[in-house]
Amino acid sequence: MRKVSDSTVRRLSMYYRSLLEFEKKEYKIISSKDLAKIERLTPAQVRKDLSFFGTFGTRGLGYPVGELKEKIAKILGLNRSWNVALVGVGNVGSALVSYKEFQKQGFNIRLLFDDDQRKINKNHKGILVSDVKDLGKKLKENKAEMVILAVPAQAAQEVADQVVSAGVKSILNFAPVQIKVPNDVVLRSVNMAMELEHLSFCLTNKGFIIGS
Amino acid sequence: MRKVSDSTVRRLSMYYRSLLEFEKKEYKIISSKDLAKIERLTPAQVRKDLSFFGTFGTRGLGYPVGELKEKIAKILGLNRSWNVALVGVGNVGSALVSYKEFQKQGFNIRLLFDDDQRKINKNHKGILVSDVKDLGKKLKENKAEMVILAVPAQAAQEVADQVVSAGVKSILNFAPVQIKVPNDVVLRSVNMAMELEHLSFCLTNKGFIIGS
DNA sequence: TTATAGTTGTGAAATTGTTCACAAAGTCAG
DNA sequence: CTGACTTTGTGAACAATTTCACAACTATAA
Repeated sequence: MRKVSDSTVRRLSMYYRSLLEFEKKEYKIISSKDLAKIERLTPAQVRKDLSFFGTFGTRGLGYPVGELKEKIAKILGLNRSWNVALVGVGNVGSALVSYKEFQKQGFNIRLLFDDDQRKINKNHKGILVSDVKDLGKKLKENKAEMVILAVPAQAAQEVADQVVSAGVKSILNFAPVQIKVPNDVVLRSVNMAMELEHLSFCLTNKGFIIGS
Repeated sequence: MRKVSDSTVRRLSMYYRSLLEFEKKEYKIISSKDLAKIERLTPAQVRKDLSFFGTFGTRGLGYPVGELKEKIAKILGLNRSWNVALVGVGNVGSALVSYKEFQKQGFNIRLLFDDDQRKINKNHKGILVSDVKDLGKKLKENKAEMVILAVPAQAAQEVADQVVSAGVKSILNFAPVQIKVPNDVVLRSVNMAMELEHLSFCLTNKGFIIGS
């Protein structure tokens, strides 16, 4: 298998979501053209993306909805459940715990951590909040596979280091800082301010930026 | 000015954040090498990104921290405040209202909307929640410039349409669906499940995907 | 003043990602 | 079974982005 670009993986997620919709509507077959239309892509792009992973379609016909959905689920690792821990039960962390999409896709948040004594050892939406002091120990004990960081910027790197020490190989960071992890650890960051800044950039420079 | 890529804008946000840090540490001058190291980029990339917008540095020396920060702020439209409305005061919406980074950068959330009678006309963190029925009217009245969508997936497109009708030209969408807007409206989407899916993809395919 | 070391700004080269175009393979009606 | 039509899978062309490499410029020390 060749190296797959981030964009391809992102689009795979989009296809997966679309396929769930098509399945709900009881479509049996779907063409790259239809799939592309929904996501505002080109049919060629859809076919190219899929072709990285094998041949799933039938020439002259299209792709079988259910089967393709299953194949993509397998590629994305959604045909199983994941043991997720979340550090930082503040506003963002709290929202993520309640985020229904996560459960639906098999991302089970089963461990919560915070450093606030008022939260520790209390239930939060059915899950016990542990002291972040026990982070490493509990991550190992419970075999956490992914950690979501929803801590303040200044704490992010330190917590990340502990997570890495505990042997966890993937981190989703919501703190608005660039954190550093070893090469064998997968890190993705979501920075919501950055997205608003992108909007303000576009509004500010509208009409000014002309196509190359 | 040539067309600027999304990646460049994203990196500009990163530089801005780094420069704030360097300013706090009272650095006066910074080289593309230093800036690159923090963000794990190459110095050439930093220079290329900046060169799209002008020449800010001094050969042999580097970039003046404060001045470059101000220039980037202006490019990103951060040298002013923005009037932001948020639709959907659920878990995610609620977290975003409290998100301190937004205030800091001049993104002021001053209007909240929901369709839940229990929330309407009540205060939420100091802001009155309005009925989403009045969305269009109030967006116009208050000259909202950006709208954050934190509504359920099935409501997202409909709300987006109303936002567009009200003349708002930029939307930040947190609903896990692909929404459609006219060409003159800027749309960015944050899909948190997609980020976890990216992690699960990487874990699932680790070692298997070899560099091209 | 001159040599040395450092750093920017930028065309050109290399790399990566997207779109095109078409052969191959399938459907379906008659 | 044949012929018209549809759609996939993919090498090749094209486009975008990143990296390289170096001239131009600055500071500094002797």
